[in-house]
Amino acid sequence: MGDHAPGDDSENIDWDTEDELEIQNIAPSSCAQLITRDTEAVISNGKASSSAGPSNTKLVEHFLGMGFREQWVTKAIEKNGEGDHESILDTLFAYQALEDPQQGHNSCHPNHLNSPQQQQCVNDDDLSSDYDESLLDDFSESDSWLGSETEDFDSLPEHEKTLKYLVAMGYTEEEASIAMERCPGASIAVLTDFIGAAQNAKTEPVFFEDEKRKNLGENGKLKKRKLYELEAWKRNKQKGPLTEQDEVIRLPNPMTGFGVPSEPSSMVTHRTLPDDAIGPPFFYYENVALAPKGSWDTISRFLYDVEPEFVDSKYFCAAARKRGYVHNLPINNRFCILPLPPRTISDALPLTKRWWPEWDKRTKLNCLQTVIASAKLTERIRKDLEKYSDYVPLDVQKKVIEDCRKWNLVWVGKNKVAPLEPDEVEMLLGFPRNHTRGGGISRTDRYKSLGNSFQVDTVAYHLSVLKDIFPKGINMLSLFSGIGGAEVALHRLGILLNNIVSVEISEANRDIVRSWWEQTNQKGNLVHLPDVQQLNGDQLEQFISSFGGFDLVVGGSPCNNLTGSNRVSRDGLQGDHSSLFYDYFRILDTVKSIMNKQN
DNA sequence: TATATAATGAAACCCATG
DNA sequence: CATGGGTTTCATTATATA
Repeated sequence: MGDHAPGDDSENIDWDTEDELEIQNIAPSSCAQLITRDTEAVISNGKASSSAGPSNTKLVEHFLGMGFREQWVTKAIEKNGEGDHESILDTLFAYQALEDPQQGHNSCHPNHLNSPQQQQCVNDDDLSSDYDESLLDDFSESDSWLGSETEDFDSLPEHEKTLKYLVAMGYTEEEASIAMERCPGASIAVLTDFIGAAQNAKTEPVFFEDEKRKNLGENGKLKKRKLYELEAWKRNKQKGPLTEQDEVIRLPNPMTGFGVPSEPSSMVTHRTLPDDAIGPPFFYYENVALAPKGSWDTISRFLYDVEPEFVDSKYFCAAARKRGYVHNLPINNRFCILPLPPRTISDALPLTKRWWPEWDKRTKLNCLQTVIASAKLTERIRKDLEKYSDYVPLDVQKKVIEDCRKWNLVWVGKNKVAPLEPDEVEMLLGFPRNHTRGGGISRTDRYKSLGNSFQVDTVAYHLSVLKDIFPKGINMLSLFSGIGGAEVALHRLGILLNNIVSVEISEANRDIVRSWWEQTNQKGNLVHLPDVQQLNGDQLEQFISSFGGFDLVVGGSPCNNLTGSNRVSRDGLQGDHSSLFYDYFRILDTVKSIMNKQN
């Protein structure tokens, strides 16, 4: 949920450059190879056992040699176990880019991209064997070059800094210069990927195609084509020697998570959480279920290896909404908020019944999105249908149904279909009528805010177990609050909201929540902050000491770069917006450690 | 400037079939 | 087991309009 709107400043992004870099991001990357080669190919194994011993020092030094601070290294190893180098590196990159934003300033790339890109490249398990070994040696033997030289380093001009950085990482000056020339303004992560890809290009024809395209002048489609070819190539390659790459999270079918009230059959009442995952605080993370492959593996790995619960909200209301939830809540004795919402289109929108043709078999709406169909489309459909008085030919039926499903159209008159009204979307998502209305928000922005929100009944069902645990109310940290789905859910469960820290970038959304807060006569405190990236440990410590800790940390981080609806930048977790997931992790992890210290 | 409008596919999944 | 058809998807961007 949340109007994840670093997007608000994304107009400034140079998409041409970005496109340029897409290919390198996907390409077999240097860091993945470094790690795997150096540790005898510990790939995608989240459960490596940790054993104390001489290897520990070596391991620490290995990561110190990569320029990470010692405290991070120690913590990351502690968190992930010695054996799981991949996860350690994941954690380190997260710490590096998020706890120390300076790192990101080596480039004019959006700085929070640094960690995710590198993280992702570790995820890429394609490891071609013909990698330059010498690079490895240079890398692991290099001293902690960020240590004593830091001051000189900082005073250098930007591109010099980057160059030095790369050389310190073990690349030749020539490699670094070429990469910087080809990828102006790119982050270190991108540049290292580029060099890695260039080295692999000796055996990789697609890369030369890319060169050719650049000279010919290009259009985006061709670029994309190449990107997909490259991915296909990677997939094929993966199938070869690496067969045990099956640790991919699969979506359940039916998508009922640990159980939904309407389908009592598949109800699970018990699970075992990893020790690290157990609260306090409770946490609840949400995102789209149908994310690019590997996204949920990464999310789960960061969130203490908790298995995601995938639930389709069609079991709670009249619209589908396939989402994954990672949380450490109890899962027994859940209950629904009342009254139960209508669960079919005809119950939710009774006025449509009269016009609903019998050949439209839909009983549920598809996912409510952020944009609606054009008037032109509905008008075209009306004209198509008016040609026939009684019987509509099958092919016309098929075409109309296809559009209706794609755009969530409902029947509002003879031969007339229309998109849902904002207040109908509010109702379907479980918000009070007019929740997003007024306060100067435009109609288009209402659709956007609603489309980005939780389905309240679904979330409330999961959070319902908190009612008995916190009879006196709770303190909640709500990240990416959006229009306040979590707040509304808790309130409707009858759980008192004592202290709520709500972080939301969009002022319009903050106004909506503030207004709801006043209208529902809340007695607790509501603190609003704009930006999760600005929320640091000191502030968290203050909040925690002022009201004794958070009981619950909720957040649905941006899905823009994960959802299939995005034709332009479905870049996965390393995307401009979706990488804010790592801030959710960072903040949750900080809260956890502060609260553990107190006990 | 702010808001509304319309055009813009492909990844990843399901499932039946050979 | 592969494969091909069918279905769904918290959106972005350029342009028009007020």
